[in-house]
Amino acid sequence: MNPVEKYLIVIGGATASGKTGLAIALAQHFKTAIVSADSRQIYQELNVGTAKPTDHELDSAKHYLVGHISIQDDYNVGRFEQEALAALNEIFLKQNVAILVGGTGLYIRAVCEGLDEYPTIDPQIRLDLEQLFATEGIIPLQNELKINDLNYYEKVDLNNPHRLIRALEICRGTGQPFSSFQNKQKVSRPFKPIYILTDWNRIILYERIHQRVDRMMANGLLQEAKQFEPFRHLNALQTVGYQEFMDYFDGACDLKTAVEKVKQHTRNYAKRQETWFRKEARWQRFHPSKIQEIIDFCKHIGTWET
RNA sequence: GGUAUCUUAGCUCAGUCGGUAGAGCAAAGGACUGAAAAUCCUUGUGUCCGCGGUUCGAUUCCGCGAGAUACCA
Repeated sequence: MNPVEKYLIVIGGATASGKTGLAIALAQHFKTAIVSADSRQIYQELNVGTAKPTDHELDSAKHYLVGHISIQDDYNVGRFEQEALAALNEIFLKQNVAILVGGTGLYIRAVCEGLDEYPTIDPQIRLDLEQLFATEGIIPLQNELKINDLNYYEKVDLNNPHRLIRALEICRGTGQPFSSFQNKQKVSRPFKPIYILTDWNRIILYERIHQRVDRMMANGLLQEAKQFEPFRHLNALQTVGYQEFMDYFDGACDLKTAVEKVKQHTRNYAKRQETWFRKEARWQRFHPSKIQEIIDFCKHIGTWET
């Protein structure tokens, strides 16, 4: 007898598009658990500004990878991939279907398709590269990459310091070209993904964003941001909804301007998310209120027993 | 009411010694395999406030009108 097929319902979509509520509704219907794929809701200390699920929502369905990391910890996609797969293994021990929900396209891709494997690199190497970039600019990074990985040099955004530093830390740390680690064998996953995208008209989505930011302010976003002023340089705080208030605390702008900036940057972020999901043809678009349609669609694709 | 200055891209403004114009921001589109709510790339025709005048030619000079700001009454 064949092992029962496992399915992963993947819910993607822009920020403020109703993913959380949809995920909980589906989790309750299928009596299963949720794994979050959100690069900011992983942080324990960040609440209001990341629209983290409320305690009530967290009680409504079992959640994995929400608030399990401190803003002081180092975190990255590789670690997320491992943790998410471990969580899914645990869920699939008892269930035939699980839910992955989040707006971080890269994280979703890591779980469903896997990333190439790279060796662990001494963190000092990245610090050195950041120092080099800070003092001498991007040209030395470009030159070093040209010498060590011409292949990647020819296709990477040469003005993008993050990309160059990542590639160079691999080159320096391993003595081999960054691109030599890429495009290894496709991984196989012990589940089939069902891709659901929360779909909104852009104008309406922007309006929802504005309302949600106003609600965040009413719920104490300013006070939350104030707490993190000493930690403003941490990666976890390079987040829409926090950085904008640092200017306000510095006296560089008034509060109204800071809130407008939060709205604007959230819109920009939503647009980038849409760009990411748009190019992936596999997503089935639904209005998130059409729960029954979505359930029917999942059941049509999957043939599991609940 | 008087005087002065201003009126150019969605916004803030630059500029054309008269040959129909350009930055920043916004916006839109895109890239993105360990920082990803990050990071990076591309895209600017707009009655140059309106109407007349001078001129081969006016957004640019002149006159009138409208609006804005400041000061004086």
